Amino acid sequence: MGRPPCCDKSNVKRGLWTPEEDAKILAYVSNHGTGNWTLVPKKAGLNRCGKSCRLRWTNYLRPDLKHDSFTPQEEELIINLHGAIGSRWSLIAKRLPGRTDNDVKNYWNTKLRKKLMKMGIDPVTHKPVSQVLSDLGSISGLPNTSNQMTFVNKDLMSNMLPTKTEPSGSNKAMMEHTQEDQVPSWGEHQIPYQVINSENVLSEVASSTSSSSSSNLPHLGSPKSYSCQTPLAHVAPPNGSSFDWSEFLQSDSFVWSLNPSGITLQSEAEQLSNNSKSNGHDKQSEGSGVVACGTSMLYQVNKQCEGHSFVDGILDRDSEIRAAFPELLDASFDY
DNA sequence: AATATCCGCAACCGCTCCGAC
DNA sequence: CGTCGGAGCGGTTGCGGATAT
Repeated sequence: MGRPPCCDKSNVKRGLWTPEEDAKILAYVSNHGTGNWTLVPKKAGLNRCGKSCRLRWTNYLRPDLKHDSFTPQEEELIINLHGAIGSRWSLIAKRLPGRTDNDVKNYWNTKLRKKLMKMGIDPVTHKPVSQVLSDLGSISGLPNTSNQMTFVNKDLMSNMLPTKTEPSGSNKAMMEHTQEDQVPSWGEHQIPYQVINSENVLSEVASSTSSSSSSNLPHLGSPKSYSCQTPLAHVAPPNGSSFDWSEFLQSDSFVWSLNPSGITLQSEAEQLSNNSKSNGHDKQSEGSGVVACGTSMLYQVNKQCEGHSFVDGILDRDSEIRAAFPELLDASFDY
């Protein structure tokens, strides 16, 4: 049989930690280190679950943690990483010394997500809202139209819906646009985006990663996932078959690209290769793990490039889409 | 001044993976 | 082989302070 329960959950204290409890944890860890957390409450004289002690230590008491506000550099890095790998907060936090996954997650949910939405960028896909809407329209031929609603994430939907504080006419129009019987047809102006099967791309990443577990992959089958176009980036393994997310993210060897299918990570070698052959032709999928791009316009947004941030790249692209298809993407979205 | 609402953050919940039993 | 705990993770909740009405 298995082990006995670690604690009696009905008899342990829950809720906010007191300074006295914090002091006991700190004293215990300084003397014994972080070993078996189930023993910590008993040895430290705390009426808490070991798991709760571990969380308190890792998220708050660890001496290497920063408790000041996020810097603009950290903010940009979070946005970039979230665009590439989604809500893998622990991986993102590893790129931010002194920050925990909980810190990053809270900062994203309370600040960055809203900031992106105000800028007209869908915080899940990291695409301009206008492009997400065009994607929504371009799949209007799907048999089950009710499924189309799953393509619009809840943030975007809530942003579209008229609210008490933002009863704008455009919001109302956008909401009407999402009604299933009003999904527009783009006709001859179908934006030439090539839909990439995210499951295939990410499966390639997974299959090339011997150490990765399934928990490191996006939950594509979950209700909040997108069933066709990926909410995540289309990721190309930088160096062939051997690839590890953690090592990759902790290196500075990747370059961000924004293309009309989303955000792409490319190795510098691939970027150079693509630049050498970028003569206005589409980039189709070239071998395993290489990301397809269905247009001649490829935006290379180097994260170290001065004066042209990741967000600027998205906004530039949005402006071009609006300029190219004014009748489709004007402010009213009136079909 | 009182109440309602918003917001940020700490903590909890529930899940998965892995290894111990 | 099945059950369970430890550890880690992402999602969600609830509290308390700030702000608006």
